[in-house]
Amino acid sequence: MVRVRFAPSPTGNLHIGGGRTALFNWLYAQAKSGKFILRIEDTDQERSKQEYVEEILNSLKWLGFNWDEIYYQSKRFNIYTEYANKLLKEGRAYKEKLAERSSETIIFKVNPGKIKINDLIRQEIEFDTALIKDQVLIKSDGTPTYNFACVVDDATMDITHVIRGDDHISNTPKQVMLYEALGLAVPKFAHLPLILGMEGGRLSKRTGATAISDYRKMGYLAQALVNYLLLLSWAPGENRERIDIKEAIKLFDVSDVNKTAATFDLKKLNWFNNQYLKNEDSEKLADQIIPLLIEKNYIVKENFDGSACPPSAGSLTINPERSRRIDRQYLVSLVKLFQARLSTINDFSDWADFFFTEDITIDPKAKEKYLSSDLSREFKLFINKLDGLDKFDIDSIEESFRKLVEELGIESKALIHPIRVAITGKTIGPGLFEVIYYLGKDRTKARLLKWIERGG
RNA sequence: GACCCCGUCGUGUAGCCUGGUCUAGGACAAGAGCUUUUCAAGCUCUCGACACGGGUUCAAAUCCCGUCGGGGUCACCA
Repeated sequence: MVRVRFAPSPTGNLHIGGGRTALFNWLYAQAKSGKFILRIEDTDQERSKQEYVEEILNSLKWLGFNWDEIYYQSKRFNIYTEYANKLLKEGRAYKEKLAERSSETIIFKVNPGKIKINDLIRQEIEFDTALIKDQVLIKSDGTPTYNFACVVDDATMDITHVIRGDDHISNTPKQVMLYEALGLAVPKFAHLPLILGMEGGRLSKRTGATAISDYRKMGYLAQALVNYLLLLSWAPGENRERIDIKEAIKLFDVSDVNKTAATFDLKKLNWFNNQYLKNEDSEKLADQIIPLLIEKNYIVKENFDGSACPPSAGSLTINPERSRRIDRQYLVSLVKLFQARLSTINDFSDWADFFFTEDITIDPKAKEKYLSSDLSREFKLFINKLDGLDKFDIDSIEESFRKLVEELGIESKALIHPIRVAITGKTIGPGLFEVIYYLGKDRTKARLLKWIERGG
């Protein structure tokens, strides 16, 4: 049975590169009906932090990569010592005091020779072990070094395929020597190309966000990020780009992964995000958006009796300024209005802010472009039209508007843009008649009147 | 520096293994246009690559060698 593992070290957040490594491991396990094992490499007591463990676990869950087993290296120190002693007994390792006052370390004796590895992605790679110096197995503080713990763990956890970043290629001969000395079965290796930042070199904070959780916070959909990551170094064929994870599982094989390092391109991620956002179920999207609106203080959730309740519960949302109640369905409708226009979920609260607050800010440039001439007469006439409506629905609003411009003998757009700016503060947004409908007659009128009074 | 990996449009890739169908395909980005009620979306079009040099061959993006370029690793960090 295929058993793969993802082995992050909790000395930082789960970053893009780690996320991709986890993805390919998880995907391979799914493709082969194997097991995906998570191993927390927390041997460095100084730098490892519990908060990072939690952050990594949460990011993995968010991405949808659930693990079958989880291990912590910090709980396995006795196992490493046991294996090190075995090597000591067999004369493959020796003890040495490297620093004056420190305790003894256990060091592996490297024999000169050639080590060949057969990488699933890169085929044969040969190393000359004469170039590798003796390796510390157990540090003076009694904890194992990375390469040693890694070998002992992969062997004892019955890992069949080690799929990791290609920055580990040069660790591989060191590890293979250890497997051989210990008489353990060597797993198959697959070294994934690295993900580079836009300026070449490592993906760094300078070149953009690196943590998976940052992308969650910025309003990216997990599916979109996964799809994008998947296409960095792998292609499903037939020029397909958007691919469902279930389908990817059917088509994926590690040996098909590319050898070339890929550059992370935020623009393409944005495109994927927009694609997924467009097709996402509006109700689900609304559920993701609600907490963001609460955070911005645009809405509050409360119980039926009007008392406040946590964001996850409750049934009604209200606008805190006006105590105006709206229901979830209303919010879903707004989401539908903006869905295809969003690049990230977070965009919603910026683009749709005028639905949640009366205190709209009018963009100065928009004002200059569309509201520099006096349109109070036209605005008043439009208000009259709205008042005269039997039915206040999108079609009727549009119909009355078209009639008005015809009567005035002006072009639709000569009035559409000014009205949009006056009631939304923006030059961009959904169709005007939909905006008016969802804003409601009263609020639309109020905003137009406010503009007229202000001395348009 | 040594060792290792990699090298197709700006980016990500298809093609490479099994040379000819490649005047290199499609995607994102960029530019232009259509639509029009702005933006987004959608549709149409344009720009744009086999790193270079040698071989092998009737024929090379594809096979071989070299050069150059990029990246990675050289810890009692993982």
